[in-house]
Amino acid sequence: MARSKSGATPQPRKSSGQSVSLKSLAEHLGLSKAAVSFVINRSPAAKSIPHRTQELIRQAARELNYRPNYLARSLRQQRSYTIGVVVPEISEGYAALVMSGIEDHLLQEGYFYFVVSHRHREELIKEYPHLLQQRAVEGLIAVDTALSEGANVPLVAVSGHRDVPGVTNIVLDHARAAMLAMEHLTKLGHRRMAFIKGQEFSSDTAVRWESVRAAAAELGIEIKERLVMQLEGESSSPELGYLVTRKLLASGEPFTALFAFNDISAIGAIQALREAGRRIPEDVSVVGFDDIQSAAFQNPGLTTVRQPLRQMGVLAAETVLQRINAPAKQPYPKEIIVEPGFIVRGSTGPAPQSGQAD
Amino acid sequence: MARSKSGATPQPRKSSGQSVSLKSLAEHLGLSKAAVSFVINRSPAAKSIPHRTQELIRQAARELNYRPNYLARSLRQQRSYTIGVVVPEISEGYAALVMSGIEDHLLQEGYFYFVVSHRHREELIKEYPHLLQQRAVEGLIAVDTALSEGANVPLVAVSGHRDVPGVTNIVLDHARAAMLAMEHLTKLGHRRMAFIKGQEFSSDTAVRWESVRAAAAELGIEIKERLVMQLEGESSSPELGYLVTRKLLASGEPFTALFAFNDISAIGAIQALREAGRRIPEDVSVVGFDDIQSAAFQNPGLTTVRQPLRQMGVLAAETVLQRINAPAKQPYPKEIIVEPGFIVRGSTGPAPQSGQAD
DNA sequence: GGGGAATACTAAACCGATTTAGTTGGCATA
DNA sequence: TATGCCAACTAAATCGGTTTAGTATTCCCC
Repeated sequence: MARSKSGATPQPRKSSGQSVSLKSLAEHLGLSKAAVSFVINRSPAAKSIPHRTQELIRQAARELNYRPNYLARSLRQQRSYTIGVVVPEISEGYAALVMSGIEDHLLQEGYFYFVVSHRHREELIKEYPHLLQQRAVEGLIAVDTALSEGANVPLVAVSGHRDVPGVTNIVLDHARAAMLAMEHLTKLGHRRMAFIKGQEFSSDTAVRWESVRAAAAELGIEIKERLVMQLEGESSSPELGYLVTRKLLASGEPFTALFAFNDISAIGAIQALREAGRRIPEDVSVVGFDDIQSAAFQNPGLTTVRQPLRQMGVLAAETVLQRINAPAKQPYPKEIIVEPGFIVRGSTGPAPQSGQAD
Repeated sequence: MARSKSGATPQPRKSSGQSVSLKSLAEHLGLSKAAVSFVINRSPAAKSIPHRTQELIRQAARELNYRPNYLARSLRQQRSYTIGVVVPEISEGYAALVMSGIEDHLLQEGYFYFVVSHRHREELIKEYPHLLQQRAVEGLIAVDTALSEGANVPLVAVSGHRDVPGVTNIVLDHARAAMLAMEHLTKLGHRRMAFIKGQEFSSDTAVRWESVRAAAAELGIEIKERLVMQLEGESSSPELGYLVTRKLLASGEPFTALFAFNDISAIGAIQALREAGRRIPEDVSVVGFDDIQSAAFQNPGLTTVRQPLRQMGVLAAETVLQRINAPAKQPYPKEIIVEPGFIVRGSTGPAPQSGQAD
């Protein structure tokens, strides 16, 4: 890294050195701050101000490029028009998609948001909500994060379910998600299925696994303990899925299909399977979970349970704003369930004729 | 989507209904707001206050869980400890990685940040910097975005180069980046290379293409016009690379290597090549650019020019904070150049013996 | 011509901190 | 005894808006 050129400090904007304040605008107009404020904000008090004057005020505001200072406004109104968003890691496909939905809706509604990522560090998970509230956020959205305490502001959790009072949980219909995947594999003739469970810390791990077991039971599929693996480690690279799949292969237990906890681990699993000489999907079918962007980018494309992540983000934003703008004692939804989709791509196919798999 | 349960409104926190203000804390202690403020902020004025009293103040603050209101503080100090970050799209691997670096450094230094994404819409690119400044950000970071105007606050652009006064540009050493890729391919015996240029709107397109041409000239590689394609469309899916590669194949012009504008288009290109029966890397070697997460997740892994995106984010954050905290008339760096890396994975290999290609 | 209402505003309080400019009381020194 | 100085604070201004509570003027109607 090197510096090549350097320049002078930025010059002040066209109009003047400082930006225009309400006071200076009012003085310029020969009116009081109050009158100007009424008109600018179209407050009901402005109705006694003649249209002519209103026009003058608005025009001057436009010409001087007056922009009210949000800090001052927020302080007085006790409204910051700001939301706090807590995610495990920004650069992960999962959180990024949810955030994209959140941002879309919030900005549309005139809100801004702070993002913080905790990378699964307990002390940050505990501290960040406080810091955000100190920054006067009006609501919190936690993505894939199990917050330990409630908050003094409306809190919406996306896949973070824990029964904390004051929280609205946005959760996937896991039973249906598991059923979609298992049915797909079953119809393709698979019976010997391997599974990769999520890490202990992931808020989805337990409920998703329960749903898988229920679906398997209903479909009459037996789950062999030796074909059940669990991700370990905090990173979000396919490496984790790769390692765990190597163990799976080493066990020698035959299987023709693998249902991974998420797309990332499925991608790692595919790598391990290929290295072991298994073709996808001819020898082993692989199903992921989430449908992050990279899932479609795989060769072959990854068959996966689709969480409507972007939509969940929008829903979270909508819900948190609704709760903020609802009368204080109004009841709020404790749970909002969204439906999964199932995206069939090239990583699954008919089960091989028996005798092929291991 | 369905609501299943609902609950009562969140209860106030343990200690009391409202959060503690400086005033109430001072009253509780029988002291003035000023005294308490001095001690809490360890301001120089606190030196005349005896240690005993300081202890009492700090203890009370802890017990009542006093947290100063940032809005009030910011308004008075004219410092918001907030940065604005402008990106094209949050859920893209490129921006996400840069943001991850930005976030890391900013939070470490006690700053928060607002993120806005413009999705290449001109009016948003123009308006968002104003909105952010209205929110009193102390600095701006623009990622892969060519802002049309300067700002009244320090502005750092990551890969957004345009010579606007007041801007520090963080740019890749494109000459070296192109040379790394071209040398790699040349050493593997490739001579007939195809290229995918970036979209017109992308701030990197022009300079990167110039660098490729320069590198080709230096290495004695001839660039055939019919083997040069350009991405079109605003989406950031591999689809764009896929379509353009189909055109490339349709042209009938033989080639053994493809250097794509970025990893996303390289992934799409691989898909198109495979569909046309070309094996990667046996028939065609493919090189991407950026090294986003999905690049490593491909099968085979994508050989690519690595932009140190996370580090560029950290650098951007460092630079913007330095500029904020530097004396006003201090000169600032206009350009900071970072060095690319080159990551060899499975998508490149020796050029096939002549007669194979096409 | 006096009362009431509407019109067109303004003065001042307020939000919750920080910060400047004092004030008070005690002690030492001239 | 007055003078200055230090320690230990406090009162009030300030940041830039919003909002409440008025005020002055005009008009209308009886």
